[in-house]
Amino acid sequence: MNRLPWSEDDEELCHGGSAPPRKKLRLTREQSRLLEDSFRQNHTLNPKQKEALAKHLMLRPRQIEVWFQNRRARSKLKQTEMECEYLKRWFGSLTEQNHRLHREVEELRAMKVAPSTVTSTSSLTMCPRCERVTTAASPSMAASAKKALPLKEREH
DNA sequence: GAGAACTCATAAATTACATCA
DNA sequence: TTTGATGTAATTTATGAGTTC
Repeated sequence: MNRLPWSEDDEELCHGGSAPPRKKLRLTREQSRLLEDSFRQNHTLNPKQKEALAKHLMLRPRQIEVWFQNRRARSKLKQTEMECEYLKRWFGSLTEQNHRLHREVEELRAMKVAPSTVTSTSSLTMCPRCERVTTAASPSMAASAKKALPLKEREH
């Protein structure tokens, strides 16, 4: 299978001399697959599990431990990247929404300046919860705002 | 009970090697 | 063949929790 060319005992023998060059093991596909399976079940191992896995994969327990440490780090990094992407998209949609609202404010101001063009009251609706008056002409905005917010913040 | 000293486990940061385009 | 980029195994360092005295 796939073991380091020297054992821990070898390293002890080397004391006094120069340390052996750090050799890097490449895990086989099968070893990686089993480690991934194990990681999916549990992100940490107890000593017994570690020992068993090491025996099964013909690796040292320390190598299993290191693999799990690195795997947790990779997993966390990926999670952070995903969250970052999500926040970027959210920020983008909020910016877009903000622009639309600014435009609408400008339109409403323009209407105020020219009262003859004011929307008839029948086209205005009032939100029963926040008691704000909105035009019925902009339901899409409400929908897009809803889309942009995460679930727990959609509560109006 | 409070706290210093120690051990152990884990995360985070870094290094170094293998592989590939 | 060389080289730079990339992935990742391995090492080092920092930190927190638990235990003992």
